Amino acid sequence: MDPAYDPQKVEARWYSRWEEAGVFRPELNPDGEPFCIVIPPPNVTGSLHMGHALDQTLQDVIIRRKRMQGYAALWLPGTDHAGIATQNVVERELAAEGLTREDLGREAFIEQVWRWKATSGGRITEQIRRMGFSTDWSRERFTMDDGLSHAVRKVFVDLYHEGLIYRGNRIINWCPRCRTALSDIEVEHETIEGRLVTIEYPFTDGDGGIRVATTRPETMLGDTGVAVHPGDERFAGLVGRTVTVPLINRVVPIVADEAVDPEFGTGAVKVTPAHDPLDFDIASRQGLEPIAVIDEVGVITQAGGPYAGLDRFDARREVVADLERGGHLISSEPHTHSVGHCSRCATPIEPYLSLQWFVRVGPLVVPAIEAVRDGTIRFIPDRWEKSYFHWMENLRDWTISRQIWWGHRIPAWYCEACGEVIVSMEEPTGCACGSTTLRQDEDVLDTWFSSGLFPFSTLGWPEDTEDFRRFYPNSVLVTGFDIIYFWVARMIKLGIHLTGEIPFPDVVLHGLVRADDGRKMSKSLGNAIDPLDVVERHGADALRLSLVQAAAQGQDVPFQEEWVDAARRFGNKLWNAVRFATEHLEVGEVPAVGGYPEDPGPEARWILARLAHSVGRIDRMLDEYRFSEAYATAYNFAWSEAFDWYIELTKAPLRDGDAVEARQTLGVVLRDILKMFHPVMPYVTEQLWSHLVGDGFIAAAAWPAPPSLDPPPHFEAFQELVAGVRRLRAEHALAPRHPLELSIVDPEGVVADWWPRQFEALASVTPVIVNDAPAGEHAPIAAGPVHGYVSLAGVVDSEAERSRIDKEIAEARSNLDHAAGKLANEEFVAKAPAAVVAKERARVEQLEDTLAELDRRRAGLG
RNA sequence: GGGCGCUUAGCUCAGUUGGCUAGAGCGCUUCCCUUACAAGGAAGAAGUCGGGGGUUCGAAUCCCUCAGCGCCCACCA
Repeated sequence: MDPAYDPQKVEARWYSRWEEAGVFRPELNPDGEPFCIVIPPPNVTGSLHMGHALDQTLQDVIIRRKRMQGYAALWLPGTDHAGIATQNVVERELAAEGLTREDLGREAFIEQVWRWKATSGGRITEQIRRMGFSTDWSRERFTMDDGLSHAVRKVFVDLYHEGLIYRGNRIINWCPRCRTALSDIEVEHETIEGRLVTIEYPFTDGDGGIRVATTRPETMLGDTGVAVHPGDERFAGLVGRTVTVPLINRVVPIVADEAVDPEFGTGAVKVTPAHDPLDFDIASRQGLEPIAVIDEVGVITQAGGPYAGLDRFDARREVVADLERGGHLISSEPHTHSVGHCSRCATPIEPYLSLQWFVRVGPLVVPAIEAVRDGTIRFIPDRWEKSYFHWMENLRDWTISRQIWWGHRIPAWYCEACGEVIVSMEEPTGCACGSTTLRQDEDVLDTWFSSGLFPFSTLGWPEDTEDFRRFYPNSVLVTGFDIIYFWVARMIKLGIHLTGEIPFPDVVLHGLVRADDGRKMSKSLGNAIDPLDVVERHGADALRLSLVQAAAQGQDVPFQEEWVDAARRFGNKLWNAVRFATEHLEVGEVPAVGGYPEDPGPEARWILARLAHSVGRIDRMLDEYRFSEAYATAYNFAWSEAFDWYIELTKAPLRDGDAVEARQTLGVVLRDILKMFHPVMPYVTEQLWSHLVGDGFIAAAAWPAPPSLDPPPHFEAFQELVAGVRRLRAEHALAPRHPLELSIVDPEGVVADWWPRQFEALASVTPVIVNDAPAGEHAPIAAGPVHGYVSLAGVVDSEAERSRIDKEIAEARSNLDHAAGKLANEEFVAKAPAAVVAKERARVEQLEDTLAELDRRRAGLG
């Protein structure tokens, strides 16, 4: 073995071997209980970012452990076609050649996107491999695959026939740059400093007028009414009269509608049915006609009269200027309000009246809420359930049609002759009216429509496949909280409705990775760190461990490269621990499972008891998805107990040649440490497994199951004595091996009988068992029931020793006061649990003992 | 306008049914190149757990309140 751990060298060699051996396939454990995670599919356009690295590391930790526990574990990988995002990327490439997608035409453009996907789309899957993620590539899926496309089409057709998908003319969110409709959640609201403009619309039949307030004065070009609240006395006599909309001189009625808030602005609202959802509702109740004055690219239409051809924001300025010139502008005041922006390109959204397809969500929502409410599905951490409920309860119908080309084309055909709408799986040959002139809907579906089917469409649904039967419902979903509404909620709604079962019982939600400036890591902010760069510097194992350590349940994860560096050093520590072991053990000597000593002596018993305790804790925590706590436990066990103490304890026996038990124990303990770290650090543990065990893959080995043992009594006393001697040397500036004499009073015979030579090995002292405190100057080292005394004759500056003891006395006294105070409190004794009281009593006893000893020594020093 | 999260060592953060003598990594101080590891070892300094109030035998942990920071949702035109 190399003396130093080289992540790059180690990580180059295992992935293809795992893959070739079929380790990542559930068939590895054919008789195991199924366990399945479906990956949140990254965009084909994308490259791996820190958020993926975190998300997928957590999934790999889960799946690798389950695999080791004998489950038929499947982690199904896939990618998402990401309609708008991907189309934008390819369009940008075309633009560089001076071309638009229209220049190519639909078919050629789509071919171009597929070509692009074939060459660039594989990058993300390569990166997933580099990270060591154990996905089953034989089952890889893409949302535009034949199978998944078939599922999408079937769902559309079925929901249409159930009346849950419909087509309608409504106000939707429109991005004038992407030139497509968007759903409500694809709109990001941003608080903007705008202006609230008050305009007076003169009465048609007399003097004066009615004042309306608006933040979007340009929309007045499309006004077809003015509305007031029916109960608003200020306007009581005005309802039914007409006003003339300035600039375009349209005569429109004043109507009364409940939707108007009398408190806002002037209490009267201009009604622009074609460009505002609220106005659209009012208009449909009041019989007002919509007039579209802004077109699909955000330019004023012919209906906008003299403003036709102007961009919407230029038109706003012109309209206000003209209103002012005409004396119609009453005021213009600063006004902060929130404005929707396209989540893909940040262009301000235009509410736009158009014919779109919608999913009627009402009937889907009810069971989806119920499943979470009754605990069939649980969110971890559960605080997200509340916002899930709130969001679901206020959902509006989902706009699913997109006016782009890259995606699942809507399976609807329109008869040119009679206008009949035909929705079907296969392209219809003709219409019932006899015509064969059919035209397919031009639109494609929202990308999230297909991702919403991912937990089952990837397993072969709607066919009744073996995978679907085995792995649906999935076992757990792991994803970021930012995607609950986009994805999680839709999988739940669609999953329950279409399959009759919940898609997964557990939803584990982690936070966002934040950069060291505390902000969300993102390309656009320029603070993103490429995980692959970090992997190059420190290795995938180190990055993975550092992310797991930092990912406290559901909290955001601050990324700091020092953590990765520390994780890499842990890898080095593991490396060298195994290297030490292999200097004493033969390959083949350490079995892949079991092999624990039958009736271990004290050292072995101690570390095995600690091992069993740690594995138990880790299991409990991982079962509860408390990744960072589980691996803090594993890390501390490995480093602070196994390496710092146990390896040191094996050195004397190994050297002295009576090492049967030490060899055996060292082997199984290190083997189990490798196993517990394998889910997080797959590469280095696999490499070290090959050196230590050399039998099969650790990736396919059984999860640790050490026997539960009682720890030997008073091991802590031994540790304290060793530490005490070391401290004494340090504080008196003595060399680490400066000879000292340690006398031990050990009435129960629990320490010194076991480890005389270990004191020599770990503390460089030779202990002498005595019955009473020795005479002469010595330093007391109290350790519970055992007392140690280090002779100070001629070696120690008694002044320094006095101050050391004074310090210890002060500390002991303060602790004693605190504990004694508790016990003096009758209510504490009466009400606290017996175990807590007993613990406190023992503590007081020990402290009194210690203090008496310290006092005696202090007096002895003069 | 609603809802949520955060505030703990110099820095970044852990700390699930209240029992903590409050932890980790990095940084800092002292000593040590001891044949697994100097990417290391040993020892150490360092915190009124944001402020105030309350519940309790006992609060970093539960309740109220104030302050600062951050996030999500929302058709007040």
